[in-house]
Amino acid sequence: MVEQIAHLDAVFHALADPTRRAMLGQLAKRELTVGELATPFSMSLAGASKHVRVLENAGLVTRTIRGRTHLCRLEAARLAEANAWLRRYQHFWTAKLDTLESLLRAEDLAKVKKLKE
Amino acid sequence: MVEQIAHLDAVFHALADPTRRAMLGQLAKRELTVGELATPFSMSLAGASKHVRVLENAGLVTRTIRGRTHLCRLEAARLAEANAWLRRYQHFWTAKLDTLESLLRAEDLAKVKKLKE
DNA sequence: CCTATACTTAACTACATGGTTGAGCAAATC
DNA sequence: GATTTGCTCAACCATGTAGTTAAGTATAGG
Repeated sequence: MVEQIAHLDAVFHALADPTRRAMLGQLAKRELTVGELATPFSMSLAGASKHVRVLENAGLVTRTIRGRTHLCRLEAARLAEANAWLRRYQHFWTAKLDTLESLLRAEDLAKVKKLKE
Repeated sequence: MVEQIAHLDAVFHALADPTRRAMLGQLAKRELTVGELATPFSMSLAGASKHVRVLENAGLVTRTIRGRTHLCRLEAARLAEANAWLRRYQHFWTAKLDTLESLLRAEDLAKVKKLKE
């Protein structure tokens, strides 16, 4: 629980770079090697490799070494943590979603509860 | 649209620091002056002031100067942008929320659409 | 076996960040 | 009017970040 605080530091820092966000966008479609992740960017392979490392250290990506290629896969658990943090502020930016929530509560409280846990 | 990319850089970077996240947590309860924001932390006022500045530059906080005090208010629009970005990955970390969505769609698509816009 | 491929690591540069102290300034207060 | 208060700004330091190139390692393929 307390560890999540440190997680959030690393996760938000990893997300603060457009190259890394783009990499995650690619990984959302399919698993990719470090080389494949690097190609879209005008950057050395070593540079891209460092970005992958940051994503990995943040727990956003896991790596499977197969032969000489490193296959990267999106790991969404930490994104969920970040989202959970943001959710605490959700009512600040939209009364509409509050309405949606209350609508849900009104319709079937038990069903929603089951979905949440 | 494209500007939001730069927004995200600043917003995620601002959120990557635990002091700043804590400040936002305080501002979620009530508006606070820079001094009030600074007191919980073992840090000089100038240091805290720099954190406030980062939050302000990211658009997460607005400042109202009244006399010699600077009142800070949480500005959630940019948090919403960050949340919107994370939402694109939501189905990766929970099939349960997907179910919630489809449940909504099944129940009243038109109503939900209205709520979203 | 030799070479090309897919990476990582190390060393380096340039700049940003998080913190400090000290000075400055404008508004409250005495 | 003098002083305290609330804050910013500037200068500085240590560390971190994003990028580079060059070298090293290990696998795949001729």
